[in-house]
Formats: sequence, C-alpha cells, structure tokens
Amino acid sequence: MKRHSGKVKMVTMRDVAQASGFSPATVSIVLNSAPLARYIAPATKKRIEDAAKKLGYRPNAMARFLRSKRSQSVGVMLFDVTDPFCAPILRGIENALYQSSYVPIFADAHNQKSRFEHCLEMLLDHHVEALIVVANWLFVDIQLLADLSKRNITAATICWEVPGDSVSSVIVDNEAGGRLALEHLYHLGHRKIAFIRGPKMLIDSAPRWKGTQKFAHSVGLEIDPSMVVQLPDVWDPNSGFEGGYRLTEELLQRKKKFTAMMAFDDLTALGVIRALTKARMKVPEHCSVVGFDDVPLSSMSAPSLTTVRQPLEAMGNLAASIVMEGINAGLENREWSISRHKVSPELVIRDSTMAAALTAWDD
Amino acid sequence: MKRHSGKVKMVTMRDVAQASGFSPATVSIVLNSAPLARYIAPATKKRIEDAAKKLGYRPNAMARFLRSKRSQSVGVMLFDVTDPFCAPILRGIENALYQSSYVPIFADAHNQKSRFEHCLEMLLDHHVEALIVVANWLFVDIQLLADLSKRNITAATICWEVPGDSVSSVIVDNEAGGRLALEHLYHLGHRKIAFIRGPKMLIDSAPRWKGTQKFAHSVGLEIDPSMVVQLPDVWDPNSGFEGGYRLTEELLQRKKKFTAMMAFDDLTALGVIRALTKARMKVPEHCSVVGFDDVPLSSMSAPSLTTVRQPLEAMGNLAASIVMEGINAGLENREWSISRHKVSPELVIRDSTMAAALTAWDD
DNA sequence: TTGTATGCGTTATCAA
DNA sequence: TTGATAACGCATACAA
Repeated sequence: MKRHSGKVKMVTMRDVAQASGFSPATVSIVLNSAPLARYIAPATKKRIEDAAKKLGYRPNAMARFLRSKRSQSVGVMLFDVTDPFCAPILRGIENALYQSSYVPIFADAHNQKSRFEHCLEMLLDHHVEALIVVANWLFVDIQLLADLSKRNITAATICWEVPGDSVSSVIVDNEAGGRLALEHLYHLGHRKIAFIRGPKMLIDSAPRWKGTQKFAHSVGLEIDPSMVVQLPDVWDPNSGFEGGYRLTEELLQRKKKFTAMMAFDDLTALGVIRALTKARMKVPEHCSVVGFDDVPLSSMSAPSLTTVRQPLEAMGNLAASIVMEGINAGLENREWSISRHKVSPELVIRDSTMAAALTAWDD
Repeated sequence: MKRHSGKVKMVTMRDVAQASGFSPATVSIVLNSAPLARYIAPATKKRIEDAAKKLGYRPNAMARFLRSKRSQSVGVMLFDVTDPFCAPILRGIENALYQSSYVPIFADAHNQKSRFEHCLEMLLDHHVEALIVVANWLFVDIQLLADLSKRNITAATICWEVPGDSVSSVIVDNEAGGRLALEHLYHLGHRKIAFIRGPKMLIDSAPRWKGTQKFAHSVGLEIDPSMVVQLPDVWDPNSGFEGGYRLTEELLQRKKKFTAMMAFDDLTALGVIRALTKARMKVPEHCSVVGFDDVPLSSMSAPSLTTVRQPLEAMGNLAASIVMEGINAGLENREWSISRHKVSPELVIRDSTMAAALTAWDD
C-alpha cells in the first residue's frame, strides 16, 4: 500500500461546484435540500450529488455556523462524573443526540460553583445550541437562567427542577420512591425500621422523606425519631458510603432494635451493609436494607441490593429529546414551551431484604 | 430588577474597535496577545482591554476557527460509557483539557464498529484538533490512523496500543499487574489457586496472563490447567460479572480444592464472590479473591475487594496532556513525536484476601 | 505603532 | 432553474 504523507486537502463546496459544473449556490441548495431544491432539475441534483460523493465532500461545520448560527452541538454539564449514576444518564443523552446528528460537548463542574460558571462560559463560547444540566446540589443561582434565555438557548435539567418557566426538567418522582421503599419493608412485616435521610442540601432529600412519612402515616406506622439520622452536607458523591457506615454504627450504639433500614441511596446502603457486617449482623437475615437509585453496581454487590430504581438512561434520553425539540422549534420559529417531567421510580427486589418474620436479632 | 427579554446581541470585535477608537486589527492583535502586540503602546492595550471588558466581548469560536483552523476542541471517544472504569478516565481527560481551555466533544461507540466509524466522522466534521480513544476491544482497523494522520490530527489511545508510529498511547503495565496479583496470593501462602482469564478478544488479557505465568514459573508454582478458565468474548462490559459467576460454579463442580481465585477484573471478581457465597463459601475465610482495575465501587463491595489498581484518572490526564502537546507542537510547527506510556499498576489490599494458613475449606 | 484589505467556507438574497 | 454576490466574525499580510 502506498503511503501518502501529505495532508488531506479539505474539499469545499467550490470544489464540488467546479467538478459538477454548477455554481456554489446551486450546490448548497441541493446538498442541504433547501426549500429551493424543489425547483432544481433532477439531473442537476444527481450530478452534484455524485460529484460531492466522489470528492468526499463534507460540509465545514464552522463555516456553516458562521452563516446559520447552528453549531450542531449541545452542552452537557455534569456536576460530578464520578457519581456512579451519571454514566447511564450520559448514555441516554448521547444516544438521543446521536440520532439527531448533534454532538455533546462535555463539562464537569466538580461540584464547585466557580467551576460550574467557568464551564458554562466555555460551553457558551462554543455556541452550543442547547444545554443539559445534571445536578442535584442546590448552589446554582438564577443568573444562569437569565443568561440562557436571553441568548435563547433551550435548557433542560436532570434530577433538578428550577423555579420559573424557562428551563425544562426531568426528575424522578422522589415522593413516590420514598413511599415505595418503605411500603416494601412494611409489607415484608417490618415495623422497627431505621432511616438514613439524605443531606439537607440535596434537593432529592426532602420529597423522598415526605413520601416515606406519608406512607407511614397512612398505615399508622410510627417513625421513631431516635431511629432517624441524616447524612451530612458533603460535596462528594461517594461520601454516601462513608456516611452510611458511620451513621449505622451510631444507630447500633443506641441499642434500639431495628429489623430493617431504609437508606437514602445505594451507596449509603452499601455503607450500611458494611457497618452491619462488621457488627456481625447479616443482611438480610438480621436486618433488611433498601437503597435508592439502582446504580449500575447495586446488582453486583453482596448481597445484591433491593432498591428503588430511577430510569436513568431514559431520563437522559428524555432530556436530550426535549432540548432537540426546543432547538427545532426555534429553527422553524414555532411556538414552544418548556415541559417538566416527573418519571416513575420502580421497586427492584433483590437479596438485601426479606420478611420480618424470618429476621433474627440477637439481643 | 428589570427583565430584558430581548436576545443578547453578540458583541463583536468591531464593536470593541469602535468603542475603543481603534481598528479591528489592532483589537485582534491586542486581545490575542499576538506577536505584534509587542509593538502596541501600553495605553492602547489598556483602552482596548477595558472596552472589551465593558462590552463583555467574547470571541466567536467559530469565526476564529474559520481563519485559524483551531476549534479548541478534542474528540473523546469511549467504547462504552457504561463500563465503570470510564468515569475516572473521563474525569482525568476533562481536567487536563479544562486547564488548556479546550472542550471535550464526547462520543460513545457502544462497542460497535459501525457506530465507532460514524462517531469518528461526526467528530472530524466538528474539526476536533485531536482525538482520544478509550478502547480495549480489538476491532478498530488501521484505516482510522490513516485518516487521522493525513489530516494531521494528533491522537492518543487509552488502554490500547496501536501498531505503527502515528498514535500515542497510555496503557497500564498489564504484565506487571498480572504478576502483582499472583505474587500477593502466593505470599499469603496460597498454592491451590484458580484463575479466570480475560476474553481472548480483549487486548489486556494476554499480557496480564503472561505476567501471572512468569511469576508462577519464577517461584516454581505450578498452575493446574484444570483450574484455569476463560471469559467468553462478549461485547458487554458488565458481562464480566455474569461470566465470573458461571465460571466459578463450573470450577466448583470440578471438586478440586482451591484456596484462592485470581479474577480477570473487578466485576469478574464480584461475580466470583457471588458464586462462592451461594455455594456457602465465605470470602476470604474459605477462599481469597483478587480482582483487577480498582473500579470505583470495589472499595464498597462486601467484602471490599483486594485488587490491582489502574491509575485511571491519571491515565486520562496523561493522554489529554499528550494530545495537547501535540496540538501545540503542530501550532508552532515544532517537531514532535508520539509517545507510548506504560503506567505502573499498584496492589490495593483490602478484605477479600487473607493468609492461606487461616483458610478453611470444608471437604 | 496602527489601519486597510482580504479571505476562510457557507448560505441567503437577489437577479438572470 | 440557476448564478453572482454579499455577509457571518475574525486574523493576517501589507501598507501607512
């Protein structure tokens, strides 16, 4: 095989025009199937398309943007890639954008406000046509929205609802999820249940707990306040594990009996299990544990985790579809309004929970 | 606060020129600190910079590209975001690019050759200045390289070395890692050891196994072929768990005693632990298990996993630094040549291994 | 030390 | 039906 070390010369629309014997304007019309393409002779179209294919013409995205203001890209801002539940979301987003031939420009705020702002600037500098933000901490201020809607960039958030009517959102129904988790334990016959609530700063914490409380109330289950603890406000997704571990130790020291534990999320649940195991209690034989999220690895832990599943990939997909809709609406200057979606969680029963009747707590 | 619902008008260099009373050319020179900026009067610079700041001027990335061929973006192609070891790599890449004010354009090949090719096209259409590929399956052909080097786009691969001298690479020293794992078990006194090798298609499998064999040979340890099994070639990162589970069951049925198990990677190890547990064997009391990778969640599993750590984030960082070097070299048309890095793995001892003397296998 | 003019590759508006 | 031309925002060679 011959080795050509020379650079690949970029083949432009003009090259196609020359090769086909038509003008650049005609080529542009044909290749974009613009409205005027209706009036172009089929033979002409064919010759142009053939020439383009033969030369391997690929439109220059940048030049196109300069004229049409379309960058064919969407900003995707994560608050922390390291959080295990980002991966499925990312896949969902990527998949939807891929369908529309848009590329995601990726940014990671590392859970820092200043970094978030800087990332946002970079994304805007690259003229993303829309923005998707995956966040669950509360520190982003409203300034963000102003910026975006003034530049009319459609935006959607995942795991986070912003006040006002300028940003679409996709969140899980935390209240339903909180209910589902407790309901499961209750139906298994558990009555002495310990709870680890989410950090105050985390937006999911409150509604999830509310769902739990409501269910308890509806069946007349009393939640013992001394069996309820709360994760601290720490800016690290994996700190849930550490927190679950420490808080469980603390609960254990209180010497009150509990046959089940409802953890704020899966990582917390894993921390709980670690602490219980260390205290020579087996899960679920001595204590059932239920998590939240259904992070990819909770099916592989030992024991596998019963949890409330968030359809993360679907949520990413939905968010991306929404912003694509917004982009297209803007293009055709149709009317369009933002939407807020609350998707349903789903109980996934695995090996970390069992009927209370079978539970043996050694006093 | 007054609400301006009008679009934000893009402020261009011309606006800055007018506001400061200088020409666009001078503004350009100053704002880019181009070579000629040396000759510009400090007072002029100041006035221009002030005007730019006051107007909130932000250069238009697309227009700049059209002139200078610089998109300030790097393509990042993953073979599967779903693979838990992608997240740390992604973080490393993002971090390095962020330092250089480059943005990552993200693509996911979903482990499919056709999708890989299509993604590559999309990235090239967006004129990424460099490409980083995270891959461990073998199916990408050399055509890729030709394309890239002809367009002289610097490229780097992670977890994968490509033949030839056109692509930089960052891989872990699999041979050393394979050695480390067995060495650990050996020093704990284990002699009856079972092995789950990686899939043949996976590029890491061979060298890792070679390191293991070499060590065994060096200490006169005999590897019993009937205690060696191999994962099938399945295109799914999480299939390791399933495979580890099934293969362990198979090994158990052979009724040969083993006190330790060396798994190809962490997910496989988790599958192994699941199977052992199901067979009423405790880890590590009845059987020690060692994994590979140190995926984020292996520290949280029960028991926590002893494993050979790949410095994933550092590897991502390194790859990004390399391509940035390549980009800069190209810009200043300096000579530059690709580099191949083999980073050292590190043994992380946790709770899934213990001394053989303490191991009790019930016959 | 600063300004003028040109072109990067497209697309849109006219005119032919 | 198709072609000429201008403009998008910026950076550079050249002129002043």
